[in-house]
Amino acid sequence: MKKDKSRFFQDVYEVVRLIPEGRVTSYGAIANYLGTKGSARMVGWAMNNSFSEVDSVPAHRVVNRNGLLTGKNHFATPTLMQELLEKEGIKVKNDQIQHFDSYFWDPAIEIGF
DNA sequence: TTTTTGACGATTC
DNA sequence: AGAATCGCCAAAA
Repeated sequence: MKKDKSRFFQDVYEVVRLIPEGRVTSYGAIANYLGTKGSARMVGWAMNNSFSEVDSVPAHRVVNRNGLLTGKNHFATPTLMQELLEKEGIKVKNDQIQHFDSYFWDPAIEIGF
């Protein structure tokens, strides 16, 4: 294979793309799944680059560990993220996901293998 | 190559 | 309990 250098971003895109609808995860959870739990911020950075990716990365399903739509400001519109989440059946109140713990989708657990 | 940043997280004050 | 600060890590300038 050729491109095996910075697969970090690619890995992030892949994991985020695997997030089922109606489910959300946190940056730290993804980073943890990648093995670099300390690089939760990098996941967010990858999201920023995700807009340049050809693949549509459902970044709206990725929120911080508090279930807060911290990255909404980086979307086309700061309301787009909440709109998408609500469209998938996720209740968002004041940029805060309701029942976040119930919607939480951890790749390390759901995928695990 | 060095410095800065950055959509987080946990800890400390 | 809320706010501020430090720590991690990797990419972009």
